[in-house]
Amino acid sequence: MGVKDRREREKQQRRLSIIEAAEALFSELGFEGTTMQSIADRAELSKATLYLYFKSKEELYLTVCMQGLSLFTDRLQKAVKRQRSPEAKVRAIYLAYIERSLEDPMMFRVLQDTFIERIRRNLSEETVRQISGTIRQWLEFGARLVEEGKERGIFRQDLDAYGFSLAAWRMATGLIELALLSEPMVAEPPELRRTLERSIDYLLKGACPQK
Amino acid sequence: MGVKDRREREKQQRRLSIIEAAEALFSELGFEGTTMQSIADRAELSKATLYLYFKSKEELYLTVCMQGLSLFTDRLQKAVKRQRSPEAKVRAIYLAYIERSLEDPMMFRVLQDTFIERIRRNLSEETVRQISGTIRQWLEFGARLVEEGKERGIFRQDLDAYGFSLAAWRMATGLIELALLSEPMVAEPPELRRTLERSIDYLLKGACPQK
Amino acid sequence: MGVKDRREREKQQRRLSIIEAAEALFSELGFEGTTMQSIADRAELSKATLYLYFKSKEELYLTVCMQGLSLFTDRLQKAVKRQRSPEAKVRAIYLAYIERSLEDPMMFRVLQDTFIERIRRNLSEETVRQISGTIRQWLEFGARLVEEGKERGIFRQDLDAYGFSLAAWRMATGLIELALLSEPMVAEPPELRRTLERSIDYLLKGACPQK
Amino acid sequence: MGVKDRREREKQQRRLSIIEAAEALFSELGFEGTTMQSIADRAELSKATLYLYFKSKEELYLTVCMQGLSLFTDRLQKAVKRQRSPEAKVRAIYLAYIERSLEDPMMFRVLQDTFIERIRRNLSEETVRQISGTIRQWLEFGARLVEEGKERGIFRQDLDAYGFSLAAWRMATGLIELALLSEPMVAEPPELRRTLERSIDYLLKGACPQK
DNA sequence: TATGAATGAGCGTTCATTCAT
DNA sequence: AATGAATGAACGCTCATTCAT
Repeated sequence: MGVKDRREREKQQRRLSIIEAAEALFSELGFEGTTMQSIADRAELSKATLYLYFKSKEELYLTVCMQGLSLFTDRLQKAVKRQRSPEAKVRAIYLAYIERSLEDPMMFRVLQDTFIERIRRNLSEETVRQISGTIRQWLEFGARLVEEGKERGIFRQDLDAYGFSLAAWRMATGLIELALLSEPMVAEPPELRRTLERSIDYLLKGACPQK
Repeated sequence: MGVKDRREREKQQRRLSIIEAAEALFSELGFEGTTMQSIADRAELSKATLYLYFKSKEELYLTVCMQGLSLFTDRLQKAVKRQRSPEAKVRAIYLAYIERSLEDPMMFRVLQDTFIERIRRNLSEETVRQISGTIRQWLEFGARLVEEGKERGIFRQDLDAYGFSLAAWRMATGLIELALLSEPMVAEPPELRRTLERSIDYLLKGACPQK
Repeated sequence: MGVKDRREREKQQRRLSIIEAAEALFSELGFEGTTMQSIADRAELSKATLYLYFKSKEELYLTVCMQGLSLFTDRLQKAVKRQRSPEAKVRAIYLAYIERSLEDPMMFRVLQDTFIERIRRNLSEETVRQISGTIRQWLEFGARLVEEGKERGIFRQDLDAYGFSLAAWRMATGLIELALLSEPMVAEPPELRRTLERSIDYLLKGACPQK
Repeated sequence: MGVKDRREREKQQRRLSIIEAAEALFSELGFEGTTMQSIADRAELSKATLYLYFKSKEELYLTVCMQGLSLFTDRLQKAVKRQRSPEAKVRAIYLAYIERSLEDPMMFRVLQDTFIERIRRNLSEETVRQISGTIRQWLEFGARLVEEGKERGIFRQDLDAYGFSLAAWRMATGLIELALLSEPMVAEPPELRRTLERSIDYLLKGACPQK
């Protein structure tokens, strides 16, 4: 039945437009700061309609988080493919993460929330497993690149590959957070941009000259 | 009069117990998530009593933050004094920051919140200014150590001292956040501990061996 | 669609019942003395529902006032139209003001409150401006009548037209206040009625016979 | 015992200083707008002490009101004594009432409150009887002056003496209210001052020239 | 399916009043 | 007699959620 199909498509469309509106608002105002009314307004639907698609504000939030993950994955994969050497790949993936985050701060922020204890508490085990699983995959991918680099003598032999991945990821994330603040707190935007770009070199080359 | 003294002591005690309750709740539920009622309940006082000691929720929050900051400041200062070389000082300050954070996770969490956009939006400019001012002082202190190191040839001449401080701080913070999650998401606690301790070396010595 | 019409009618009805409840309470207890809860109770609605119709207590108050003012305006306009000479017009407007006030004491009281310093302090400038603007228009209308009377030699040439309007208005208001007290304080109701009716002559003809 | 006397005197002094503080605040901020704390602050006493002298905020308010009456009486009596003719006496009493009110707006406002239904509701019968009794005495005194004037042919024979007193009193009161508004609503201060002074002539001489 | 309307529960804050000392 | 400390009850207002249509 074409009618049924159309109905189904419209329903999916509605669902997407709710998610889109929610993402924008959650990332800008946070979970508590966002009201169902504001999401409904932005999606040009009534508040009650939201509850036909998501059984609570909570569930809508989770849906938004999950959707964001795949967008990051896509970008990082592309970035990596263009490079040959492990070092270049690490650098590329690092910078792609930064770029993607600055491009779509909303998604970045919503995802960061999943690392905040009090928000995670509201997520189902399944959800947490899915999110952390995906992130772990990236980190392991990064670790493999480092291992490869170690084998080729590009990276120090005593480097802990996974730990290094973790450190790089957290450093990037932390600096991006600063860069996304609406008003600078401890550093000005241009300074932060420069630091963001150079930060991977702090990690790769170190602060101390070596003999 | 011993009576007055006792009264004064009791008052200070009450004040402290409010701060303690607030710290626990702010760290667990965030600024918006924490209600004055819940703080009062935890401190076994009435909501109105809170207002005898703090003129608003925000002032209480600021008090908690500033108290936390001074605990950090104390610790970092001590750590630095024990060392001679700039490199050792940087390392010491870095590790002291981690140690102190793991010792008092609640305080750490409350302070991190001030870097979350939507929480800052609910704080007065003055509150934000006070907190970020203190943090900036640490960062500048770190930057001065790096400069000193550069002068002595211990650090690379092309290093951006303030940027390096920022990067180190954010890396530590990000890794501590992971370590404080009640359930591991992407790494196990022992692994994280190790990574935390080594992370400063990732920054100081770099990943790539240098010729 | 009849359904929509009915809905709209019901909505207007609800709005009116809120205004009615508010008017009764504001007139009895004043602006500060009246709570949104008490208005809701009287209108048999929940407190939150009030906010679907009026965005704040003040807006509701202003609505009640402005509605009251327009009822007065209507009445005064009608009264004036039936008369020819300025003197008759002044007399008619004066008596119409009294009649309307005695008919709808609640409205009268609500409007008087806007002249009480401490109530005005709780109203926004805009609210005060709107109310006093309307009242000023009446006073100016009264003053124009007096001017006209002066031109025709009906009123004394040295009469300050606006000042005379003010005096008449305040005298009427003050006497109405007495008449509306639930228990007589300084004069019995019949006596007050008589005084109210004659009071305009005290002003027009004066107490002293003139040679 | 001199000690007991002193104690008693101090107690009375305390009581007076509370009344004084209360009067200032009640008249400026109204009953609801004034807090027991603010009265205590102004009287340089603790809040709890207020309750040793007055059993509630209500009772304190009433005490303030009652005290104001005698001050007015004194002034009006003096004003009247200086004049000979009934007309001059009426004029003098009228202007003295205005002067005294403008001099001590606080007392004026507190007394006006007793004519507001919702405040009177809280007064004991005794209190209301006392206040209205005193006012009635003034009005009757005014009425006797008018009668005297009528006998001497100074006032119109058909004048209702008591009604005329009432009208004059309410007109004065109403205009004073306007004059005491912190921001002009319907007339500027100088205009109001002029109107206040002339208003008694509107009543005595009338608006219409007589043949 | 979609929604306008309604509301219970809760927010931060204030204040008259009480009570132990 | 005086008070510092405490609090219950309320305030205006908001919001996630429900329900009749």
